[in-house]
Amino acid sequence: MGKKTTIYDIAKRLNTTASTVSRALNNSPKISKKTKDLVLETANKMNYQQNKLALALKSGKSNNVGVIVPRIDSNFFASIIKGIEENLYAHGYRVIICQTQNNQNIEVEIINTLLKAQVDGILMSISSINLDTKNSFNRILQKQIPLIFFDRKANIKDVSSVTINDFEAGYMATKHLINQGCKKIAHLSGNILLDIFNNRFLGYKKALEEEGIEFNKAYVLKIRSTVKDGQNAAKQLLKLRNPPNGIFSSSDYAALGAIQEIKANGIKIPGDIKVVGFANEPFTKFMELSISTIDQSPVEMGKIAANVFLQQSNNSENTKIEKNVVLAPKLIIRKSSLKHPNE
Amino acid sequence: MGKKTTIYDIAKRLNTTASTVSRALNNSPKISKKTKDLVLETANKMNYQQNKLALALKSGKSNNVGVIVPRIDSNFFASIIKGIEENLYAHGYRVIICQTQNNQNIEVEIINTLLKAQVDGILMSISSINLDTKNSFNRILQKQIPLIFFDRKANIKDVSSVTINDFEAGYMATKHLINQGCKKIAHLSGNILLDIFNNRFLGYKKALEEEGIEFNKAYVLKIRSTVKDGQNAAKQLLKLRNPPNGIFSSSDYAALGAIQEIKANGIKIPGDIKVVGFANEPFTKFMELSISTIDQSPVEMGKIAANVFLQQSNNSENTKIEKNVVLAPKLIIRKSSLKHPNE
DNA sequence: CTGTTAGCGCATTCAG
DNA sequence: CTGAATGCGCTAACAG
Repeated sequence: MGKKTTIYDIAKRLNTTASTVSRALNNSPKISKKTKDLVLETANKMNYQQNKLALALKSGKSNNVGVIVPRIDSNFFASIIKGIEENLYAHGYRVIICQTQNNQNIEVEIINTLLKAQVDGILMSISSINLDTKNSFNRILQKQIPLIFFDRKANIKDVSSVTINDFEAGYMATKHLINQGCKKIAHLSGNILLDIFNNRFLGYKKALEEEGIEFNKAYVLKIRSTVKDGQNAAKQLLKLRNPPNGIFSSSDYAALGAIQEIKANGIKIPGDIKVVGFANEPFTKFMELSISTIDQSPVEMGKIAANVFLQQSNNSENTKIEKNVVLAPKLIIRKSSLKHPNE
Repeated sequence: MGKKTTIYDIAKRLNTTASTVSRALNNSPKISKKTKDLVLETANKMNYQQNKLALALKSGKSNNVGVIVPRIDSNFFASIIKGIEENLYAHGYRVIICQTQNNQNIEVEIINTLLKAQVDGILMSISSINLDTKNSFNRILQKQIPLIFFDRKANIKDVSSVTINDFEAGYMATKHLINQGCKKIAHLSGNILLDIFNNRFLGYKKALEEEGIEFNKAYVLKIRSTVKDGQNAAKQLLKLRNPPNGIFSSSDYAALGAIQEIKANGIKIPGDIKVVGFANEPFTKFMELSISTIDQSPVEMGKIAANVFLQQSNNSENTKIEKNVVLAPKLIIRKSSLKHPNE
């Protein structure tokens, strides 16, 4: 009952051998229809289920891929995972999810664990970039295991990635604010060591330049992507002698915090200050004062990342094909940044 | 380079045998410190990493558990998974995530796949309940693999579960609406075949009874948990000769849809109609008109489900300990259901 | 078409 | 304390 039936058990019952059973089960051409049917029937009767572990050990292919994200309980990452999972599931792969909680030690540890588990590939959004993590990446590559970055990438030769054009996104968002009449635009940024935040910042800067608006260092704050940090940032900005009339936040959560703080001070949005967030988290759409934001097509991003992985694993020895897919960001204009017709 | 180093490779280099290497690596007591250190050192030098697949095949323990949910991109399920993942990761388990998309065929197929992958346990929130799925559950139990339900459970002997008291939740929500002055309370329900929805409905009914409010069948609508369905439901309710002045929705998304529709009709919330949702999705808190809801402590639910699994897998043969943890729901009162002081 | 043998990588029993 | 042999469940090469 508790014991699992193996192909040997089936063979014994049929007075034949494991190979024959294996062949029958695997639809081998060199087997008679008669024995095949017989095997299939008794296998079914005995409730046989193939042990994929044995197969994995034999073939060197586990059919598992590891997916590493900072956290899973944000719509952005959950949606990416959804895209990856749905695409790879259809191709016979299972997805092992791991969270780093933005902790680099955990990140390194997770990579080791996945490697030991013999995953066939690793898809990840990096949390940190330093010597330890780079070593881990090299370890993956040495083992010839496909490594694909999505969203938060490290710049490593021969490693493919799927990202959005964050520079463009920052540029679009800022340009939009300018078009809505803002001249004094603040930027809530993140960990500048990560490309995504740096590129958004550079896009922001470029838009200012183009419009001949002088860059003001006091308008750029590096914060975490939380409501709390957004509130504090707004507090700080409002204290300035010359507070901004537009805010481009690299995070929807921070944008929300800023909006709350600003309104608590009796300042009107979008009347006095216009705000654009980032990521198109569901709440930005649902709010009374809906929040303008940048959509990153996370589900599609996940699907593409999965596709890149599939391509690479089929390329056998030729893993050295670096493919960098860059998706176009979409500016979603909502109430928080909209100029009043009379303005 | 691409070839992985095994304990045999290490043994060869050291002119010893795999057993010795294995013992050294596993910190066996019967080995001299000298050889142990030597092995450890060269293992390190050769970049050795244990192949967990071989270990799993040998030991019959994969250290993987399967987690099955309808979908991953809802904060509720993502948070449960977060709780499970964090708890089990610390105990050496990896988590394989699967989505059923509320499709029973996929659900059955996923269970088979996980069984073949030799998972050490399955934690799931069921999507459907019928003969096929029941068969699958039995297959799991026959193999002596711990099965734990969370949130959406099936009533099966010997199977543990972690849920919230949905009856109590429905009761609390409805009672609250009554306390806020509502006498005509509608209920947006879901698939009544699932206990969670049925229990919420029963709690709703009980609260009405207790207050001597007559049950009105026209006030109960069975819909899906989407914004769209919530809008349609509200449309239908508003058309009634005697429309409700309170709505208890079994879904935050449906509650949101209803609120949008009601407001679009110029009807005031909470003035004319008060609304309570379910699940405490992030947006309910962030909205201008924040939505009252029921919190289900999803992260804790996931952690507890993981704990129940751990207990069961340690109980060796004694898997027959059914444990049904029922968490207390928390009513979160926000603006959408609040009586005005003058009311 | 079917049976025999070997090996994937590891831990473990039994000898020594 | 260390070495040799065995098996976890499966497939594939080889032999018949």
